[in-house]
Amino acid sequence: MLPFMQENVDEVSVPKRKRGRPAKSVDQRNESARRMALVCVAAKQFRQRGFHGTSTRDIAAAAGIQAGSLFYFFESKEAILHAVMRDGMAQAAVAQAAALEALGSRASGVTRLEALIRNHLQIMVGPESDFIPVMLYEWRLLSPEQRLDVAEQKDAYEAQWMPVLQALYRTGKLKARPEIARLLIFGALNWTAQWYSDSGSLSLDELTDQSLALFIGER
Amino acid sequence: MLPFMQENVDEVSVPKRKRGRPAKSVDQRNESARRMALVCVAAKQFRQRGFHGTSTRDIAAAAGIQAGSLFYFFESKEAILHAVMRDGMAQAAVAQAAALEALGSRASGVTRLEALIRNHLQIMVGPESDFIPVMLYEWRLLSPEQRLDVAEQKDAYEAQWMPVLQALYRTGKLKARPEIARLLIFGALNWTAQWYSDSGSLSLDELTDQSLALFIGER
DNA sequence: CCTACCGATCGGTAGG
DNA sequence: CCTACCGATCGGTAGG
Repeated sequence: MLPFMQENVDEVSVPKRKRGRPAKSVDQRNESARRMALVCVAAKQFRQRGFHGTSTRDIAAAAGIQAGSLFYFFESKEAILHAVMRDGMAQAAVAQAAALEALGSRASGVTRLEALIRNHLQIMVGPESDFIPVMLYEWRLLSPEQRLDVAEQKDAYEAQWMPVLQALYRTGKLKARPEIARLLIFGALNWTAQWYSDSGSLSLDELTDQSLALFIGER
Repeated sequence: MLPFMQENVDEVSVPKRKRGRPAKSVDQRNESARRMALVCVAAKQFRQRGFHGTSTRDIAAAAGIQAGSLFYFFESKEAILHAVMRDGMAQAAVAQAAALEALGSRASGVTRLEALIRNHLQIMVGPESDFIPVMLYEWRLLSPEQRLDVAEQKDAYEAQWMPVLQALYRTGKLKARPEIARLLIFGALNWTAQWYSDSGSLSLDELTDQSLALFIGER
């Protein structure tokens, strides 16, 4: 799974193009692709050893470039972390929207919650799940401005759960108040990054079922 | 709440005493008390800014000693982290045992779970709650030997939950399998360190009630 | 416990 | 993108 193409003008300043030219030059495409690859490499390392446990030299070496060259693409180490979180959240938002849309409008509340849980677990512990765990566990290392920026994406992502939880609360299947339930449920799911391993005997589907059983007593 | 007196012979080597002498000399008492205070100071800083975000100079300054003096008490920065986790877990184990014993032997499964949840939340977000969050969130920074050591305490603490969860599962109040339920519930509770604030309108009792409602639909 | 200090590492930059 | 390098910080130590 690749991070999004989404430009982040704050972090790499691209020279202004003249009007009338094509949208992106070959150079810009290559640069953008290279940058994406670097973000992926960084995400994996940050996930494995943490932000502070990963040096910019580590990232450069894993990407096959010289240590100083990283700063041609990113203005600082924090900017790399920010990019990992931005790209991860953008991707998570798309996956979640797709998961909900795939259900159609007549799906039950339980089915919707199940889809949200499965999708979130996939993001947390599935293959290619480096970005969001990094975001969740290295959150406080962002600058205030960066944090505000990512918080916007995160809030939008979490807000999608509220109508589902509210509906389940109204029908009595969810017994905890939706706002607190959301926080507790996200905690339970986010914590899976600490203990779930693909090699274990527990499949993602089983974990989804057990989560549903715990939270609303069904499935 | 003070960390435990528990000696950690691995970390500060105290000269062997001659037989027949009193258990601890005045010097050793003072040294031990000073060491405990340092662990408290370190716990607070690790909690606030993380292990890597806290320098040994920060800890020394907050404790009112010179930077190098820390290494008279601890052999390394990691040893301080280890001590925070050891002391925190020892304290948590005592608090949990007391919470269960206070119930007596005729308490219901729901009541027992409620007591466990309230106690754990207290440890996570109550006043003086620096130790366990540090343990949970800086876990991987320990050396393999240190990690094994703390894991022993942690496993014993978590094991106390199993009979309670199993009983609730048998009576049908808990719908998820006990082992997975334990992991998910701990996740939900451990995550409160990320969002709960004393200043908010949600009391610890309310949070306990809502957690119970979410997990077993009661209270 | 303090003073004085060291070696290593690290993020980041200049110039090409 | 690379080469070559800098300044700061940091964990830790020797000697008292």
